[in-house]
Amino acid sequence: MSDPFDLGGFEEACGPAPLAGSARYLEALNPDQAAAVEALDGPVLVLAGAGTGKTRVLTTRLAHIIQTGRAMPGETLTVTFTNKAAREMKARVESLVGRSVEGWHLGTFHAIGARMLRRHAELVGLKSNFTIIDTDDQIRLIKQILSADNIDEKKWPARTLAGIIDRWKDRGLTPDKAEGSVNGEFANGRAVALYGAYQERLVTLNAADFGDLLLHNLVLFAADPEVLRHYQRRFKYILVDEYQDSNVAQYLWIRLLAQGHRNICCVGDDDQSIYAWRGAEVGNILRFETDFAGARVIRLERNYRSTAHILGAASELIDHNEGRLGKSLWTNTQGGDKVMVRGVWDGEAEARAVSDEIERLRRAGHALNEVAVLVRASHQTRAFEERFIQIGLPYRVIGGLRFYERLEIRDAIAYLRAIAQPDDDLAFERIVNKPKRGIGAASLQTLNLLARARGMPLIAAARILIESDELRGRARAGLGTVIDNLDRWRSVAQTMPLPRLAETVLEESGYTDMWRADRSVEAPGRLENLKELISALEEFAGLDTFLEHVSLVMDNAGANLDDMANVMTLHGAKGLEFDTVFLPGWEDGLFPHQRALDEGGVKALEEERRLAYVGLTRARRRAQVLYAASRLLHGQWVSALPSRFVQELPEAHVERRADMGSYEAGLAEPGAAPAGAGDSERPRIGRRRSLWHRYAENRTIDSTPISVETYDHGPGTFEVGARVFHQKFGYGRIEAVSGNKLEIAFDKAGLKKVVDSFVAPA
DNA sequence: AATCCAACGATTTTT
DNA sequence: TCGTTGGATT
Repeated sequence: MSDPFDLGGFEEACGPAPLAGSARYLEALNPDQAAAVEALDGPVLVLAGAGTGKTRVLTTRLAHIIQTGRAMPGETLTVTFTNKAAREMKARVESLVGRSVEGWHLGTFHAIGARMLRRHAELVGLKSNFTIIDTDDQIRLIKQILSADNIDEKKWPARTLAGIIDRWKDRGLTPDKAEGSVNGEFANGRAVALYGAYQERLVTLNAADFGDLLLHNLVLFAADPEVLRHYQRRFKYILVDEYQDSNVAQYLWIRLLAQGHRNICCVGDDDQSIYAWRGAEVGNILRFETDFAGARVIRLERNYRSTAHILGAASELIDHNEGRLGKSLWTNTQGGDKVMVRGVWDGEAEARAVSDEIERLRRAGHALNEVAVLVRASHQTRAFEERFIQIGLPYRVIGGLRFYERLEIRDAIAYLRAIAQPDDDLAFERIVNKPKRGIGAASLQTLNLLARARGMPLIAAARILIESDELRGRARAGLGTVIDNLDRWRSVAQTMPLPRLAETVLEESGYTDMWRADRSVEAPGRLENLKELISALEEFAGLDTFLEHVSLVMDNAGANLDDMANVMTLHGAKGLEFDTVFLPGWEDGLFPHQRALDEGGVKALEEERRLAYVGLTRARRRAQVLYAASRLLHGQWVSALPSRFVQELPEAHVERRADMGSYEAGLAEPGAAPAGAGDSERPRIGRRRSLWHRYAENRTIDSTPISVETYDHGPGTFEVGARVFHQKFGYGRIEAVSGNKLEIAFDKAGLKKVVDSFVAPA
């Protein structure tokens, strides 16, 4: 490699494009969109409301940069969050510029981060062929770390630590910097040390988790400023999609890279920020103008998607949030129905109401593809599935387990990983006793001990172990077979076509036989999936290419074109649109979700409201909000109040309707028996005061605006010893601080744990 | 080493 | 109430 920083030789092919005065693609834009496309110099924030043509602006801008000859494709960097978004953008840019974008720096944060990291891996102690581990591997690794430290996993679950570490990485904190951060509770303050141990272990394994793909970039930029300078020089134009979803690490990464030419364009919508719980920082977008001096902010407010009623309802709802950048969406779309808001008796009635309405639309000639049911929590899909199956309505559930996440697919991939990388211990551990070969916990422990003592990978240690007489009987024979098999497969891996290799491996290992012998209902499906995997392998040039694909592109590209109604979570619906949208379960405690309220306070409530906003703005022509008076929750019937979001919808744009037996019907005739369907089997409601009412009592909550500083990871505003006031518990003194949770000794109510946003300094 | 039962706990999810 | 998970059992 002559140029160690070369990202691939594509630029020579692309000379400056002819400056055709007729930039036809610009004519298709409205004035704001055109401004966003043409403001090429300096930092630009495009605040793009729902349905205002965000992707069009981003893709046109990229095309414009190339067509005007301002930069060559290799001098631009375009990042998205999902592979789907990246694919879509690639397709649209290709159609705009009329040539392939192959080799451009257009992809997800993770894919581009991984690519850069592979080039400079040695700077962070990795080899360039490092393995990217998934969440499964991550948890197993953390379990090992915990047990090595004799930490009780019952008390301190690996998942929790994984979450803590992920959040640290999201914030760009390496173990040495995480020190000052508050997470003292976990394993009695050992979280940071465990994080350090985990990172060390990853390096030994020559592996990186998803967070590392960016974090390591930050580390290596600091370690070798020359590398950073190289990229800063290279990227003349940087474009970022869905900026409101970026976390601190991504923000730092982008900002560092943009410091060269300062031509950065971020597109996003603070009102659609719904991923704070996984590390996204709305603050990044709120703070853009101060972060990037001289930034220009362009608002896209003309909505091309929804009717005025839908837009009016959504706008009014989101207006209840504080600390927004603020946009006022408008549309020229005429007509349309008001948003229907409907109270029903219970979940079953809700599913029935929705399915009746869908059938009515279908009879009127509407396509089912244009109908979506958007739920808050995935378990809500069940009631709809049951109802749709019952009446024979074709539907699909979007989300759920994806192809590469299935157990059998992961096992198969683990086999391939163990072949491609002899030091991939995690993959080896996964397959060593699958199918059963008599290698149990005891044998594995011996193996691990030896590997650790000699500082070698498990496979190498296994070779030694077989020669010794430490293992006996089935375990020894089984281990021998695995090693022999792996050696043999590895020797043919380079020459054999990928599908044949996979087939051979799965047959010879006995893995397919294992499922053939399995009498459970899932087994045939799993065999099907394995076949599908083998045929999918045709597309890949080699094992390494394939493995990189699996670890970074874990989605199902295959679109199902059949006409079916869509059922998915609100989160899953972001970026999509449908003619008709149903929004069930708008009840306090379910949506906004009780847990969000309990753990996140006002901030979380506002995120829930943004989720509601996202839901409503998915609809083009029709939207229907539903809420039930009673829900079966964890096997118990509880009565439910309509969500506060229901009340926040403006009368001018909604039409309210309460079925018999719904919450309002109960209000009208106290004690009157609802005359709805199934009178005889009406569920009995246990305690009148359900769990969900807890929050309802707390209507007057402190609504501190989201401050720009809130995500600086300095110590919080609350310190031990401070006097505070809480709406419900009165005055008290802070005893302990852990993240946003405070332990407060209240004068009247005693010692309680509460979330900081419910508390004000006294 | 594989199978069985009790205890737990139960948003949102991409890479 | 139900599904998962980890410990105890054989």
